[in-house]
Amino acid sequence: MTRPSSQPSTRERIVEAADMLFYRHGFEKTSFADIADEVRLSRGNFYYHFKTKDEILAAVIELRAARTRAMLDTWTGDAPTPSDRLRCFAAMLVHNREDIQRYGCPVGTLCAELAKLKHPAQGDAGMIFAQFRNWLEGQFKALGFGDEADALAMHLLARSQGIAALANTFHDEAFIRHEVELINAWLESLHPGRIATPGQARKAGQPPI
Amino acid sequence: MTRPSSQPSTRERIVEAADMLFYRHGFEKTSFADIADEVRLSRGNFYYHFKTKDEILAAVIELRAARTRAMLDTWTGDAPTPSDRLRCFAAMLVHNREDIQRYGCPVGTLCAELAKLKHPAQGDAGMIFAQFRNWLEGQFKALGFGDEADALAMHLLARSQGIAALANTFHDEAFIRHEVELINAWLESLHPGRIATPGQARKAGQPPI
DNA sequence: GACGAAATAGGTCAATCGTCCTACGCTATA
DNA sequence: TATAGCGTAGGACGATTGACCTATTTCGTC
Repeated sequence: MTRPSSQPSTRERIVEAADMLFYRHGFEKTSFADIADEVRLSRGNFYYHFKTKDEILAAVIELRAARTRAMLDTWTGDAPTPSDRLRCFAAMLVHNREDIQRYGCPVGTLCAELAKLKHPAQGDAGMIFAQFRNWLEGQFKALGFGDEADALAMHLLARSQGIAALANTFHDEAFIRHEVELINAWLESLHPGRIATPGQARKAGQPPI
Repeated sequence: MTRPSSQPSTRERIVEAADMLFYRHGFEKTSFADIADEVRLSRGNFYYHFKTKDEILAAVIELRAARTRAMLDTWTGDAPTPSDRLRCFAAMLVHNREDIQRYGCPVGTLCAELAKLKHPAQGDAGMIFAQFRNWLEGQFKALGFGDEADALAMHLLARSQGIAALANTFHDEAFIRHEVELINAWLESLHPGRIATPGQARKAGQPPI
């Protein structure tokens, strides 16, 4: 905020390390000492930067939200058409395949953990999902899907989550690639209006969504 | 094992309570004291039944595996056709919608947590997924999908996982119902052989998988 | 060089964790 | 009744946790 320097501040380094450790080992499993060791800082010094662990979590969520925002903006800027942008979203699974196989989806696993902990920051973490959801909805709306845009966004989001979950369990890279191809094929087969008449569409052998 | 009685043994009660608490609060968050309170047993007495927490986890995984086996057998027995059986699988999401919204998928969330903990029982928990995977593959094989049966099984499994994950985050029951309808429509649109020619199939507007 | 704020180090605190031990009560069999 | 053994109760242990305090050092500004 008040630091235009190129060197990251201690606070930023803490949040960075916490972000990484929360992702790799989970929020609960990660202790102050773990982060301190990572940043090479004394444990006690944390109290100066963050009063509680929840404050660190809030900062991490904010960091992830900001990065998500930046990533979505990049996709919006770089990809010319909504279809291309949706493919960017799917390609993310292939691009991050290594980490996904090892640690799952950063957003999904965090939300799942916070839900079990009944953690107050549950909703904040869910907002990151909402960012994707809204952005995807925007792309589907741009493609001509009106009221169905949000359902399509949720469908795509859910498929990406399922892929991440199983890729994490089975450590199967080929599975990721195959499912992403299926998503791309599904996106290609999508056309506004067709879904409006599901009965007829299905009889004609069209995609069910 | 050596207890044909109708009354559940203390050990069974412990595993039962641990299963519930692991599901609702997670493995790591659940302490010996939590389980003891649930079973109304003294903390120290656990050492008699289970030497370590990992032993309880192993017992819980075995319990879930047995119940999964029983559920799959029931579906196999009750549903006359492979299509009906696959619909049983999808209907499970609607049937368990309350718990799924609150705590997510029991298998998926456990596997995700154990993966982050790098827990040795990771593979054992993954075997429960494998049970579903193999059973689903069997149904698709029975429908005439040869080499593609496993990919179809993984696809369906992934979709169910994604649905559970998002339903948990957004607490959206309508979303579950809608996605299950999509799965049923997708199953209905499936026909062996069509997938063999994806290019043509897609041009013809057929389902991408 | 002096001074005050920012930043860091080292350590304490109560609480809780998983683990482990010993003593007590119950029940069945001799 | 005496004995053996299973099951239970209660507590102690060492380690670790998040939280917190107080010196000390570093650094920008005058």
